[in-house]
Amino acid sequence: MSVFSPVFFERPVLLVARDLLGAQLIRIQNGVRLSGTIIEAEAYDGEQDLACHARSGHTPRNEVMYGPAGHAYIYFTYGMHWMMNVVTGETGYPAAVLLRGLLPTEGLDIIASQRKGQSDKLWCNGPAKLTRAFSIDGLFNRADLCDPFGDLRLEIGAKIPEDNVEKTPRIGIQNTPEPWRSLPWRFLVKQSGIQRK
DNA sequence: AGCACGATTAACT
DNA sequence: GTTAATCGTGCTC
Repeated sequence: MSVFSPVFFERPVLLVARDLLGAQLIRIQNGVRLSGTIIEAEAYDGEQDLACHARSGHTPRNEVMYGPAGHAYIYFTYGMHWMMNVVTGETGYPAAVLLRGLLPTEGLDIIASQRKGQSDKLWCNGPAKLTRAFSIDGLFNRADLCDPFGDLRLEIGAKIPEDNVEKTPRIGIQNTPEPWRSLPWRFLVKQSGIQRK
């Protein structure tokens, strides 16, 4: 498969989040190719979105969100977890897609070893689980996900028809005020065979 | 300088 | 259902 053009990511974050369903996340780890199909993603849209890390303006942590689309925004939270996002929209406008769920397709033995003791259904069904399974951390912050030779990149995958896309409010933002807390900005592939929780 | 909390997970009652 | 783990970030004093 081939990587996306940056133009794909320069569109509004809601469109990119929906269209990333079915795409492939690729991680080359010690020369081994790991991959998975994106089956869950959330949109975070600008400084006015009070659930978005850009809600308090430009800071050192969220700086990459203001940069060019198609790059990785990876941050550390809860003292132990890494989360991976894809920067979208025009340069200067802070928006990103949080990757929340994958269906692993290549490198299953390596993924299993990095998710020790867990059933295959639980390998990548959470934002911090998939970064652990794919060995993704802050070193990949700012990585160009459109680089066909990058060790972390996105590749075009199956198109998911509209009737197979589920939309719900975003997860883990219970302290965010309305209307943002309830906006249906979480996108999932129905019948992916992966349990949600 | 201090503090509350976080786009979570796994283990435990 | 509840809670510990564990620390960077942003806000208040």
